[in-house]
Amino acid sequence: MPEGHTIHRLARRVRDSFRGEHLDVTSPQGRFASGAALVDGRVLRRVDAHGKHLFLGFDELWVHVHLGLFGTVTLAAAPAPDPRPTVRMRMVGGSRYLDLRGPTICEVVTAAHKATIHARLGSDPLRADARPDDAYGRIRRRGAPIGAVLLDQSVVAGVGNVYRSEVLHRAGVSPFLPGRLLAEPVWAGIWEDLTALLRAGVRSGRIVTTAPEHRSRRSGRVRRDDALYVYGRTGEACRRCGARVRADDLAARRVYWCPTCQPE
DNA sequence: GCAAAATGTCAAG
DNA sequence: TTGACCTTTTGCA
Repeated sequence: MPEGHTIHRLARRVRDSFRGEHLDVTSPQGRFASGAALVDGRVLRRVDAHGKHLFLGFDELWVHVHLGLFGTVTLAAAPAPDPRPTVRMRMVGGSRYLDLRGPTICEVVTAAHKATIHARLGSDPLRADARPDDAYGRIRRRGAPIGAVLLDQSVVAGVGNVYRSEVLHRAGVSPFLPGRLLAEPVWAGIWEDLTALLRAGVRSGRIVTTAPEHRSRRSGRVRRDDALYVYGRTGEACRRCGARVRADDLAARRVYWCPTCQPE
């Protein structure tokens, strides 16, 4: 279940598994049959990720994937088992296979089309070309609350519903603070924190935002119910101050926050 | 057996 | 702001 860290981690795994190989590409489900035929048998040359978008480069053609809310990828050792009927795309290389199920987007695009996708995406903290000052400009010009702007992929690419609540809690900033009132040094801190959290997510494959002193057990593998400060914890005690965690709708999603640590 | 929810996004009204 | 779409898992009859 994907925010930006999932996609960048996936990009790395796909690169390690398949780059330079001829791939057999099919669509057991059928909905990607014509796209699969365009790249079937070609060599995977490059893999690119921007926010929650993944691009697999076969010379001049790219397979563009967006997992949406439900998409999943299985990437494992060959031989591949009989595919489930919902497998939109299967790629098989020399030693590994990949199954993609439930994506919002799976399509073949040209390099020019790929460029237009990048153009409408904002700065991705996991990319070398990230521009935190550009993101800040957009935040300041926007009347919307910071908790809504953080989910806008044309401002910051890769942040999803978990990271938005968690990073704002860590910064002590209310999700309802209007973007134009967010001070520059505060934004700089949020950006830096977001970058570190996303990188940790790429490394571990999960979202962990709590400091050791805010967990029930301070060493060993972080337990699932210890990993987050506020996300999904409505009515439970804030890990930092003990106040009850609140949930509200913001930008059509639930946002979780602590009224004491993040005063309005 | 079915409804609801889940780390997402877009288009219609 | 709402509904539609993609799929799996969980919880309740």
